[in-house]
Amino acid sequence: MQYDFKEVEKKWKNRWYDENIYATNDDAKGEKKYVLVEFPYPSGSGLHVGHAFSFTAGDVYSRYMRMRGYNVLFPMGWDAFGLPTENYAIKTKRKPQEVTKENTEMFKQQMKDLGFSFDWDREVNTTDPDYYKWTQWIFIKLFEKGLAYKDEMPINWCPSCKIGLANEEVVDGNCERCGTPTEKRNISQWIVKITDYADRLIEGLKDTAFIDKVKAAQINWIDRKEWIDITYPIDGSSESVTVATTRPDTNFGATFIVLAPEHRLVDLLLKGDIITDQNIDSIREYVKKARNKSELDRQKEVIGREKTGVFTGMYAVNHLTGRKMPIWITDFVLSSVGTGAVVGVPGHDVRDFEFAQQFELPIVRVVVGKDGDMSEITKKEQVQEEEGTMINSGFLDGLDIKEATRKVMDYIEDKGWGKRSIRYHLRDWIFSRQHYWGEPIPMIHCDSCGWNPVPESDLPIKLPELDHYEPTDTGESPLAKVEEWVKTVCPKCGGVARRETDTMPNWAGSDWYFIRYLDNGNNSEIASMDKMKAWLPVDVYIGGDEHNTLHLLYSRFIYQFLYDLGHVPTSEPYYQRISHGVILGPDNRRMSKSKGNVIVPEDVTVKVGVDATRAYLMFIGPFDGTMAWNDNALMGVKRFVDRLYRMFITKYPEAGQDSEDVSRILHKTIKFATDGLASFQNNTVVAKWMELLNFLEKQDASNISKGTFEAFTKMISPIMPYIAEDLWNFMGYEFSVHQQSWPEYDEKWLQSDVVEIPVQINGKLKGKVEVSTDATEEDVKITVFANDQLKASLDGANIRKIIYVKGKIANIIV
RNA sequence: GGUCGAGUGGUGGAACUGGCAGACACGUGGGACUCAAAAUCCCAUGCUAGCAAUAGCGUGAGGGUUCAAUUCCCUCCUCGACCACCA
Repeated sequence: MQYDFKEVEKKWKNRWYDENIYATNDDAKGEKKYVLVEFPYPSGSGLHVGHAFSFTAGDVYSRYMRMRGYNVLFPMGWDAFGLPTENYAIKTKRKPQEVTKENTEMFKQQMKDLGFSFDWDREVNTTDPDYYKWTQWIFIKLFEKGLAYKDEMPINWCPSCKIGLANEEVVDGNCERCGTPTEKRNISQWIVKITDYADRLIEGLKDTAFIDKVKAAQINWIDRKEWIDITYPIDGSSESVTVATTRPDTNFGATFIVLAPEHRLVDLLLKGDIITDQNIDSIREYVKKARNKSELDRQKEVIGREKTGVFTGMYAVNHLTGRKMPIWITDFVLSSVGTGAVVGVPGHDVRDFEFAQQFELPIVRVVVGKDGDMSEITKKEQVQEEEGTMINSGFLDGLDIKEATRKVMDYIEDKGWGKRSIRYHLRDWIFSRQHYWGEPIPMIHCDSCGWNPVPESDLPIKLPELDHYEPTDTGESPLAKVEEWVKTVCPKCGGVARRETDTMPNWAGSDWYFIRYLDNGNNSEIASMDKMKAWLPVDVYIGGDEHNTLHLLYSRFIYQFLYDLGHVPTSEPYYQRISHGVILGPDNRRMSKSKGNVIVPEDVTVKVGVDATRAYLMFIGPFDGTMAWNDNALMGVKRFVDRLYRMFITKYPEAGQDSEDVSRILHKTIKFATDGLASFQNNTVVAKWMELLNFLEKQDASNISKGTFEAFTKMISPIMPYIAEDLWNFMGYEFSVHQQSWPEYDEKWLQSDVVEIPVQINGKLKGKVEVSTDATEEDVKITVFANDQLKASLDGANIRKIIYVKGKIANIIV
């Protein structure tokens, strides 16, 4: 009898949801387990195989944990604001609200088809006004605590489309839509001060069990360093220049200073407030060209690119050496890093070296590496960050670089030439987007009172439904055109005022969604404290590496902020973070429509069934690996499902008593699955089930008990929910296998009285002997000599030593 | 350039805490069933030599520690992911 997956899937799918067997009760007994998978952006192209992969893993883990007696929360929702929907709506002249509704319904159906055991009663949608009311509320709290401010910041600007672009819309410095190189434009934007939490975000990692690479990614992204800002007088002027450096130990090797084109001194120079004997026009021309380059352009092909620059005619005096250092302007210095001015140490920095060579500036060596090599400096060997010894550096000579850094910092501060400061690579968070399809920023501007938040009682500030969503040619949000929406009254003085027309970035709604699952209908709080105390923190958070720095960091920041205000119960939102891998196309390249190598989950399930698809996804490789899709291997898993079904149908009716061999392999497999499913090693768990099936297929039905069939069915149910349910029903048990408890293994079947151990002679495998589990070395020796083959190998040899590792191996040294 | 990770058969990948390398699957070869094909089932399958028993070699390269190394240490090579003129 052939396994008809279509019939079986149809039979059980609706019953699971009709009877709502996956709903989570807050008060159910059992320890809580909050399992979270990153909620998707519901695009028009439907569920991607990557979604299917990571959601299946979360589903398997949740189902397994439920069977283990945990009260599991496994929710799902929609991160539905965003540009693709907006662009699609513009193109098709439809409402984003409508498109979103369609897409989420499609996603939901596809998820149900794949058998995911989400508790749909807790569904959230970031575009739902009842949801974004609280996203807006969080913003107001940030503003009230001084963590949101308005400032002019450069944005990416497409001169052809005449719109502002998000960073995500700029691909290799070009506009994603039309391919035109982007420019920068200064626009007043809301900024959120995430840097105030930089240290907390590093500290808090100690209270989590994130995998090491995630912790490392966050720490490196924040990148806390001690700098020193040194102020140099400018020769023959009352002006001075302040540089920022983390390596003042190399200051004796400083031979020039370079300024970012946006630097304050450059402006003074161009205005004529500083007089120079250099050609001011050539300076003006260089600065203009450099400033017009986009940020992305300036960061492209960084190392080895020809350095450009222009001399200002000014000199700064190095306190330590008295050397007059020429001040240059160059585009490789970024105004947003440090003070926008760098002291050039060409002996020990690759970029400074390239610059010095380009413009024939002196190169002085002040550090030797551990090999003591003093040959001519090349790019390769000139950076010593870990260890090195100072030379040509006066009072620092002979010191290690770390020690020298400390000493010279103290010295410079004592002399009043400079001051230490802590700086981060992490920047404040640009929170404004000049687009329609996002949460309106709930702020009101009044000419006399400035910026004030919308009163909480007025939340949510709903997105007005428009006929046109096109971004405007002024770089303003399309909302700016909706006069009747923009015009409002000042919450402070009651006078005429205008709403903020920018919307929030995508991250805003996804920062805190896991909180809303706990209490998605709550109208007076983000969620009730009781419910949060019952469920938080999230126990396991499954997501992609691309979110390790942005989403995960923003989310932790917002949560820590809410904790400080007493709105959430724990200091960290997520306990464990697991990275899922990537599934490549059959051609071993990343899936993309243009390459035509996209695998659509729906096509696969139609061909082989949901269970085979899920089992294949779990079998394809290690959970965090990069794996290529393989249709042949998929068919292998389908064969496994078919064989499993056939074995049950033919053998179960004749079931008898377990033979010892059957008991042994069954309990070993249960133990393996018990450990494997708990640690996301699903690929090896599926392999063990295959072994078990291969073994049972060869057994007479009378040697297999009904209990074994039952345990096998329960065991596979997390990965293969449909066939498990059907076999459960076939065996005459009551609905549903998914409400059964996990099978127990019996220790006694894991050990045996006798064990076959390999025998090595001088470390080389020569044979095997069977000994009792608690055999002594002497017993083993006797057994070995009773074995003809081994006896022959040892013939005439002088035994020097026998190493016997109990139950593992014997090694005879001759 | 930085950070993290990975190199194992023809392929994807197993191997607990140093203890039989290659589980499981794919692919390939052979066979059964069939008029034939598909499907299914059975056998073989790391490489080299040999009819065979067997022997030698084998986890990116080289060295080391150990009775024993895919696993630990040192040097080097290659690949991947993320980040990047961050001073």
